[in-house]
Amino acid sequence: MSKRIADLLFPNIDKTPEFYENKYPAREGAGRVTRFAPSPTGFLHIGGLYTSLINRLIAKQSGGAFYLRIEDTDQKRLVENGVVDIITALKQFEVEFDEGPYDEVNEHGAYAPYRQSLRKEIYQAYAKQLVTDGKAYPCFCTEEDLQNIRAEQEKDGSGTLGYCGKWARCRDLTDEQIEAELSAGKPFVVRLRSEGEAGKMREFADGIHGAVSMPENILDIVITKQDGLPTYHFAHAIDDHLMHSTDIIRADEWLSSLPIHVQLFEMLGFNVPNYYHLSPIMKLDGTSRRKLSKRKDPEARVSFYRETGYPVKAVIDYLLTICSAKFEPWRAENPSADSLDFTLDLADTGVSGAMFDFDKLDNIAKNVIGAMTDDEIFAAVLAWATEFAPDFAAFINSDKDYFMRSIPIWHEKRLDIKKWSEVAQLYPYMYNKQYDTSACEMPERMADRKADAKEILEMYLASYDPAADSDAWFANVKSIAEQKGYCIKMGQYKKNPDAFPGSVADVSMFLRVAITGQANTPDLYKIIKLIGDEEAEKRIKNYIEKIK
RNA sequence: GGCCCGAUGGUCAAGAGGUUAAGACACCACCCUUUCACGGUGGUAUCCCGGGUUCAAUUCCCGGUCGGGUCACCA
Repeated sequence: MSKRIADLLFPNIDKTPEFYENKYPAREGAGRVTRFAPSPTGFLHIGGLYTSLINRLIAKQSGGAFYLRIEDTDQKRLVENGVVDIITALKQFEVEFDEGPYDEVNEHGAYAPYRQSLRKEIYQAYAKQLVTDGKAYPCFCTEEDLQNIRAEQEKDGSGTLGYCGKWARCRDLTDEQIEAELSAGKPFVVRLRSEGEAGKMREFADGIHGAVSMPENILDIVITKQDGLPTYHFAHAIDDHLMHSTDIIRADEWLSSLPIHVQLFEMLGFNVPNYYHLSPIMKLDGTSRRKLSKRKDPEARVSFYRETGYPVKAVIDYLLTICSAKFEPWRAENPSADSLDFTLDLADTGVSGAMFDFDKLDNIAKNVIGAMTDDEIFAAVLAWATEFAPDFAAFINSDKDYFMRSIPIWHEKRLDIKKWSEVAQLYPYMYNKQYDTSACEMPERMADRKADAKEILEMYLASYDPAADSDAWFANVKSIAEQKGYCIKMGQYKKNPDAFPGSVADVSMFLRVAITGQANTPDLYKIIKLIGDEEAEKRIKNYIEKIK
């Protein structure tokens, strides 16, 4: 192989690897350099958020750098606005970059460009050098050729599969043959001339799995595709070298290509970075577990959490909880600390792939919301509703004071809400001023006491004192109970329920259902004071009507 | 199928050659209580299977089973 062939293959490439080595010098400082490198193929997956969060954490806690690199070498899969979608989604979850694209065209950072489609000449300069050095060669095999090779290999039964050894037909083409193919205008890919030895095992270091023993790569993998763009493997080696990534933290699915990547780094003369392969987030599907699927599982999309209104902090905390068992105790000791201040040791990361657990997320979310102030909640609910529930937003805006006053009713000393979509849904009697309770049924145990219900509600209306405070109000409820012969001491009632026609709890329940339409609510007195005496009275009257 | 990774309650998991095998979520009971929620107390439930090493194995080793990943000119 020769310089001449290399020139023929890449006639327009005049830069050498040395040029780029000089252009992109090593970074200052000893911090760790990490990156998130997604393909802009649509929405952000929860696993992508997970990975980026961890990368961000590692860079930040070491005083290093974290950058975004767009892997857009597959022209077929590109999606319009794919880059902006990713950046926006990440930003919504507080993942920000030190370097990388801002939007579809602009970017910042000393190692630009950060879009692989813009780095074509860089990859080609290295590919050209590899060809010159005899470490790579052009391959003219068609898809059909490849299929035939595969078919023969399967028949042959030797167990080898793929473009390698004697099957690699273009590996030993002479310069003359190559020139002939080229002048015939045949398209080509460039393949690495693998130096791996068949069957030879080797240990590869992984910061999460430890030493992983795998066979050396013997495949002559494609490094440059027919369209001149690099494959993932090649771009990874070139970019992470030139951008000086120190730690490659990525999804588990890459573990099996580690031999290829290490080989690439070594043949290119690069230092091999530290690798960490993160376990995927799983889903329990019936009795089997599988990876969260974009198509089947709404929770796979990061946008799902915003739409349903989980607080961003809850999602972040949940992801970190999955990531390291040390996070929860840390959070317990530092309840209000920024999640990014957690010091993560990748060695503590689980190796088996956590099942996504909504119960746990909900629990974290409840506590996050519980710790918020009423003002913060007001802002968060309004922001959520404005984007995802315009009717509810209009309601809030129509009477901000009313909504503000309602928050402590369900927030004070309570953990009722896990996500903002539950607010209007859980308390229709507060947030729907035309709410009609008359169709709502009493709990089953009280359903046959219609006469009592009617009478009690009428007694209540007759004795209602708008000026009464909470205690006086409840004293009145008790007195109604007493007049009806209902037990007013719950302890006593529970010991001997058959001795009474009912209890104060039942009286309260008649009122609760008449006023709210529900059997379970926060403090009734507060609700009445929020919706107003008149509204409460109106609902009770309607309810009495219905009882007939 | 080849190669790789993994397996501790329902879920997330700590853990060490000898432990009453942590903790969190969920669940259940009780207390508190006008419902629910909150809070409190207590509870049910786990080391995948078979060999080997050892005085001793859930822990180390080897098999198996099961689950996951990967075998592209996709990333």
